[in-house]
Amino acid sequence: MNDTDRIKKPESTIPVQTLRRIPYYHQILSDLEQKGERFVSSKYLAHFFRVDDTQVRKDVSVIGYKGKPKSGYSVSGLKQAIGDFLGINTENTAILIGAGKLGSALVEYPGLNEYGLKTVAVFDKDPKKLDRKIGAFTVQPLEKLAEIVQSFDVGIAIITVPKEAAQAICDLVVKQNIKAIWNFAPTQLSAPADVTIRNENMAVGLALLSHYLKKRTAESAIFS
Amino acid sequence: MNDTDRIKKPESTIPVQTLRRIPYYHQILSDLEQKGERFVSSKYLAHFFRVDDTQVRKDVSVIGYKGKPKSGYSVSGLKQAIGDFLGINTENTAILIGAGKLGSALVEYPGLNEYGLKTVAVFDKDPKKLDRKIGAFTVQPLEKLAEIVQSFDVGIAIITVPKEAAQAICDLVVKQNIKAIWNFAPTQLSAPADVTIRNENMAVGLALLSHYLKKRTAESAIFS
DNA sequence: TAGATTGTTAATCGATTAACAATC
DNA sequence: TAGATTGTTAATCGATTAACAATC
Repeated sequence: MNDTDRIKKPESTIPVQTLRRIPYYHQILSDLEQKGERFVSSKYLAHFFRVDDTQVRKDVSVIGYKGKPKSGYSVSGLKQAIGDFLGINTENTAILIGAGKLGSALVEYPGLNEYGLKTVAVFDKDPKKLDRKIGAFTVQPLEKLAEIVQSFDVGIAIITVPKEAAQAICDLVVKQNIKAIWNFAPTQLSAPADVTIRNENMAVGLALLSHYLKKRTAESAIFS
Repeated sequence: MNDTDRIKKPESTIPVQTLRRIPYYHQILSDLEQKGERFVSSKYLAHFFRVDDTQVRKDVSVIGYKGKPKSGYSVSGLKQAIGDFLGINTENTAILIGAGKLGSALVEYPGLNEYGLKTVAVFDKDPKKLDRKIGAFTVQPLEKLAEIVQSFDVGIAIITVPKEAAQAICDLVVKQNIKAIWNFAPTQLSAPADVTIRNENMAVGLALLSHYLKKRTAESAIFS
């Protein structure tokens, strides 16, 4: 191996398609656990994604978990391993900005604490919404943001403001040194490269569904 | 070409990665249109996805749109072409089942009509929620479902019930001959192969974000 | 033990990028 | 015209499947 080769090699990256599937495995395993299943085969897991079972075994090996020949994977063991891998077994502290309908729904969405998310405060810039109650939270003004981010060591900002306001909120949040943004506003946000943005654009899902509906071909739509 | 070759060939399928990007193009083009931009280059569009501009030109050719050398693509023209391709320029009729927080937020989410979705009714099985108002809709009992699906020729069912109830609702909807399901319950639904299911599982987004946060590597996270 | 299922290397398939001609 | 940008074919890269040995 020469120098050029060494430089090119990145630190064993995880295939992006694998990373997309992993959260779904977790969900399927939760369902199985609830049903009382103890073991699951790669073949069973594969059918949800319409891929070969070999692919599932590759994905599992990326996570660093080992199955048992003949019996398969331990449901609880693999679920735990994926949780560790994704970092959802440890708590992530979040704030939510935008106390509208969607923001309220999210704050009370029960799934989120299951995935290690702990919301610590809700903000809105509209003075009329201040002091209102959203779930267990009192809506706070944006001026309080810096203080709260620091005292709670907030890692994730959830943006549920209208799209016109989203970029300004994003900038504000980045200034507070938050490195993960969960964006529900239907617009593309700009942020420095070290900030991770997850766009949860509902219109995208609808568009894909509409396309499949138009074509009336179901295949591959389940995991798109 | 022999018979075996002919049989293998499918009817010019659209690359799945292209299909994933197309709705985002539409969103970016909307933003540009609002800013008054008339033309856009493949290079500009490419940077959002961190792919080569060649890829964007390939995607556009799949849609069947033509750009102009030197000036690029017409923002409004390409947006229109994508809208036609996705089927969002024509109206899709939907019902929503599950009149909880998330259901209410969705019904009033302004982006949805922009994408051609027309909700015609809201259902819930909880008698306490009946006759309540959700946006412009009165919550109706599930018994009315069949009647309304038929009279409005409903194409899409939006499921926002708790995950325990989701499969039963899915079955009910499939029985009404609805071929597209937009599922917000955090569970994997089973349906015949000709039914398209789009899972909008928020926990998946959170899991991915959590993983990136753990690693503090931002690359590739914007479009994941 | 025999059979089922995992784990891994090699082969194939599909998606992305490189190269370059066409054109406004 | 010269330069920028599209459109398309060929080369590369990455993801999936095939083949098969290991093991419970």
